[in-house]
Amino acid sequence: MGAAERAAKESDEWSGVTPDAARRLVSAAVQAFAERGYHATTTRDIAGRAGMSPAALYIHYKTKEELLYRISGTGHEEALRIMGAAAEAQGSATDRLRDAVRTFARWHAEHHTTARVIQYELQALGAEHYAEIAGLRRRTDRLLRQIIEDGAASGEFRVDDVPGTTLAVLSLCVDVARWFSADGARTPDEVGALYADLVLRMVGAS
Amino acid sequence: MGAAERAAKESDEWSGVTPDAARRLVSAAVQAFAERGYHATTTRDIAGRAGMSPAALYIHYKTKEELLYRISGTGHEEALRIMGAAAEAQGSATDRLRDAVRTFARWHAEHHTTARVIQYELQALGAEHYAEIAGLRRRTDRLLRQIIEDGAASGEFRVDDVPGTTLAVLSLCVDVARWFSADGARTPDEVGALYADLVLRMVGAS
DNA sequence: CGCGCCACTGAGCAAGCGCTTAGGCCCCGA
DNA sequence: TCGGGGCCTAAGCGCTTGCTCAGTGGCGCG
Repeated sequence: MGAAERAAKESDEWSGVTPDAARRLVSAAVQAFAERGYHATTTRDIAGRAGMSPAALYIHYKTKEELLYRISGTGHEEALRIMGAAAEAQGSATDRLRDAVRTFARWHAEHHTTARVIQYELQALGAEHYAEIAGLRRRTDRLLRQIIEDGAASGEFRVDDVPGTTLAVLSLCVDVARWFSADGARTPDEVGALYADLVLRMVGAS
Repeated sequence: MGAAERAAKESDEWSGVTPDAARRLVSAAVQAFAERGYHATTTRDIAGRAGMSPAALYIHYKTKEELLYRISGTGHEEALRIMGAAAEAQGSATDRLRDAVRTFARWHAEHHTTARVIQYELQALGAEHYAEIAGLRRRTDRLLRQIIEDGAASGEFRVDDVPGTTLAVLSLCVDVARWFSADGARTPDEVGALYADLVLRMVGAS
């Protein structure tokens, strides 16, 4: 996949953002932040990738940090939505956990560029913005823990340490964003399937 | 643990570095890189933490990047050593895998400050330095994969995808550095024990 | 047609960056 | 006693950074 296609895919992901120039800017920022990290990315670089002068950035966003905040917010809301959909579905704890891990891990592979930014650049956010995002993450964590608790209570799972296992499962899925490469051997679907299988074993589901 | 104690513990970790000023500088750099990230850390900040003027840094290290390179090199060599000790021990694949995961995860918890730097700031290294470190990581990966392959071959483990499972186990252990906090509920020993248990389940060891 | 609006640019500012340089202190061997 | 090298500082250089501002082109509306 070339740079142009990558940019196009990235742009689709942010189709809700208007006007067009603002969307091109978030999309460019996500790519730049993921490649070099927030602090190593310059506003000139972001504007350049979006095909504009550095000054144009400030018509759509107040600061560079606001860009990161918007990206983090949208990304974590999406992650929470995915986890919520699996958690609130009908079915056994085993079914719900399989679905949760499969979709959550797959999302982190498919959108690994965005995921890398929202999971590994959080520290660059301002204090209040960070606190807000931390709230979203806590809600995601609670949803997953509830599934595991349900399975433990019903006897479907054998887990000694529910919070610890929850943490490990979440950590496993999130870290997909760090190592996943679109050029690698695995597709996002395959990662989701593998991880769902591994996690069901971790909780002792038969 | 206060800042002073943290600094003291950090300093012990680098006791092999001489002279004293050079050691204080690596130690200060590790703390600063872990807290803010490589690019957000200034040479003035590092020198300040080590109790010297900014110019003193350049007597002991040619550039700021050399500091990161030294930290990454030492850290990854230590990680490789730990994995090697477990891999080359006598005993069943189950015993070796348990030991490998326990010590590897525990190290990432105990030295989470250093580990965070060496695992999440790699992209800031220059190209040749990065390639050198990548070699160390590949050797660590191979050692772990060999244990899992041995267990699969002997029938101790049931694994469908050896490279995928290896990747997941390594990812799980490494990510400890991201979430572990010394003020948190878990000790490094507890993390090691929990993770060893979870991983043995992942590979289907009875 | 002409007027106001607004996305956008070129030029540039103040601050902070990594790093250098000139010079001083102090210890050690002769 | 004194010269020299190792370790350190104060000052600052050249550059880049995030961000600003006056001005411009073009589009919609009366």
